[in-house]
Amino acid sequence: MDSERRCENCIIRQFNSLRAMSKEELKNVSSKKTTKKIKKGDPLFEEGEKLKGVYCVRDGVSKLSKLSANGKDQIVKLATKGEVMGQRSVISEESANLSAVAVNDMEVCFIPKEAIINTLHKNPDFTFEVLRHMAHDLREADDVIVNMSQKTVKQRIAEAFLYLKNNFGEDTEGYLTLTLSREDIANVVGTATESCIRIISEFKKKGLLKSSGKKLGIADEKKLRDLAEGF
Amino acid sequence: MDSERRCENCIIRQFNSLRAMSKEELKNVSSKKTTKKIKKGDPLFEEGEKLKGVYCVRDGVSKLSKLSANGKDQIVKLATKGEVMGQRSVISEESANLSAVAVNDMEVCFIPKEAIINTLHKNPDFTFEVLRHMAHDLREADDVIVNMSQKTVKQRIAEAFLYLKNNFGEDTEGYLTLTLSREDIANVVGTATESCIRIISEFKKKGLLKSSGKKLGIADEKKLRDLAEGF
DNA sequence: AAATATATATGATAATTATCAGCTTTTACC
DNA sequence: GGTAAAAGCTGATAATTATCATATATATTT
Repeated sequence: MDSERRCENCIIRQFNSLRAMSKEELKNVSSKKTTKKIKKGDPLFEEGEKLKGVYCVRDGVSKLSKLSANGKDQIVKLATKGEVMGQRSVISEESANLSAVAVNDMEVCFIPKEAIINTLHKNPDFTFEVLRHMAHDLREADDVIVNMSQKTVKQRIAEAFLYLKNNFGEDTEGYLTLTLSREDIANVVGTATESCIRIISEFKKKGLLKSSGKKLGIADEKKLRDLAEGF
Repeated sequence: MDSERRCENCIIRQFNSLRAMSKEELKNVSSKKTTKKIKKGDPLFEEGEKLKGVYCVRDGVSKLSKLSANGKDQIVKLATKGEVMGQRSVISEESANLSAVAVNDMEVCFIPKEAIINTLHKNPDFTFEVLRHMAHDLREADDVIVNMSQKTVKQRIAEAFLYLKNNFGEDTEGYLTLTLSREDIANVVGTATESCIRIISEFKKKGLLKSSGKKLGIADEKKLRDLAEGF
């Protein structure tokens, strides 16, 4: 096993709660974890499933979504490099509330729940670190609730693009690194795919967004931000 | 100091994470806490404020809301007996993301953050218990996001009434124990007050809701549930 | 390279929801 | 108990958004 494959030496760990684990604990996690490659479009886990562990993202992006009664998927979160998925279900010992599907090719580490739960009961630093991350997620979720219920679809789409830029970056020509389908954007924003397409076209005409092939980019960040804020 | 005023003997504690504290820790909390009475309509804390501790609700209900850019309040959560408010801000050492206002007369215990943070770093059982609660809150928040973005205003209002019944109960005649103003209901659901009033009137005409004076009650739970689920 | 599927696009229309205005009832306060 | 203020209500209208239909472009498969 090459050294990069051992949790102790994994750089990604620095960005999540695993950095609060002791050397011993990490060695234990490392000995139990398995690395998986997930193809674009394939699921990591499904809503309702009992998770046997958590997934730590090494590379790629996953969408966490929930199927609503009207048959539409609502994307609640996009998880990227360094993020841990499935923690909540493991902690509360409930079945998963969301489905996780790979948005592009992914590499993830699967860590069996025993290795996590054990440490949660013994290492207060680790538990506190997980708690801090969850507190942050909860704050973000509250903000999303407010946006979803108080902003128009246009504002939410503008915000989504700003979010994509801030969280996944852009290339040298100013195009977003993460390319989502119009349908996925619609599912993040909670609107009909047609409405989403229409508004993106409008934004392009107005010079707020730009496109090249299937890539999309932000053309006028200030205007986009103003629109998102309601000016 | 009478015994009921000591955390060790407080029944309410059984419903929140403080039950995982040791006797010593509880005694410490008890010696540092203060009890406050909050009048209906008065704030406990405001969005943006740095909280010096958490509030444990002994009696009454508080609405946790955030002001959106368009000037409307979005109510994100209603906290009742046994719930602890302000934990998130204290844990992540950020200023409060939400404002807390008393919906009716309240009695709360204020626990300075030192007493909490200290225990969080020393007692893994307590930390884990707080974590479990937060995991639960996060799951609920995700569900709210899905409802907000995928359900119609009618469905969300139907859901709000079912929520009020399940969480705050009803009297012997089937009227809701917690009476919210139409404006507050609108702010929970994320709609205009007029729309909310109109739909409540419609629900009364259709026999889904009933009213007596300013009290509201559920008249046909099954139909209301079907409506909320989209049938 | 043709055939098929999938994603993007656009128009027409219907449904939902917000806004504005005016009105009545209830509540709070001097 | 009277008056002001807040809450509740209703109608008319405008704005937003969804839905359905259809067309075109792009990607995938054979």
